[in-house]
Amino acid sequence: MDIQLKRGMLDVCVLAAIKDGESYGYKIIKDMSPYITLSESTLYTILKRLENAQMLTVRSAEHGGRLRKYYQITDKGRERIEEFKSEWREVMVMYQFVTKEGSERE
Amino acid sequence: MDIQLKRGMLDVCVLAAIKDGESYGYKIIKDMSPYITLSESTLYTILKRLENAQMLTVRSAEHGGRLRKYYQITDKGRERIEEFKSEWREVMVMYQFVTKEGSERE
DNA sequence: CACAATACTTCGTGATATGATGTATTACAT
DNA sequence: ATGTAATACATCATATCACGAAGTATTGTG
Repeated sequence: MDIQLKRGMLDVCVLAAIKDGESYGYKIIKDMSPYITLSESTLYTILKRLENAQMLTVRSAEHGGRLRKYYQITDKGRERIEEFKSEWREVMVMYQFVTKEGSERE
Repeated sequence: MDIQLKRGMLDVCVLAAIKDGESYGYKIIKDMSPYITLSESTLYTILKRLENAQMLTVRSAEHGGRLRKYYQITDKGRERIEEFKSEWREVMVMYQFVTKEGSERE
């Protein structure tokens, strides 16, 4: 799908992917893949951005000899999801503007 | 609203604004303003982009001593709107991913 | 005469999705 | 044992794009 259309949704999708319990990069991609495809480079960029914005916290833990980074959503991250839901109303206004039939000539 | 969320919709909104008859820059902004706010610089950038993509054509005409550029949608532009509508299904999948309640723990 | 409204243009900036590429380990098939 | 896929994370360069700022020029209007 169109890259531009995904923008603004990806961050929130990642937050949504960890909102029911901590997860790690690779698993997030797998969990999301039936719904949203995003590359690894994109995901780790987003995770870094969300960390800087304090919407999630990270802890490193050993797992099977390998080091994994587990991400937990913060209150600020949950607020972001709620904010997104309000903004969605405006998105729908735009969508309706596009799809509405021009019944009469202006 | 969040800039990123608008991306991918603005182009189609502009196409939608001229789909029922030709219009010009200033009028497009006024027509859209109740639904979508976008600055002049953004609009003219978009119009140029859509022209390059052959989704609209332009004709210059004098109007009250001033030169106006009138934009008409092309078949390709209408196709773009239809394409957007199909892509919207994927957008809704993303939206539902964000808003769905985590009823059970994974 | 000053100022708002109309109408279009150009430039620089910041945000950001992605491919390419790299590192390192584990699991599995040949 | 050897190669290959899967797991897991990171960095860099690139292209796209919305926007503010600033500019040009004309037509009303107080």
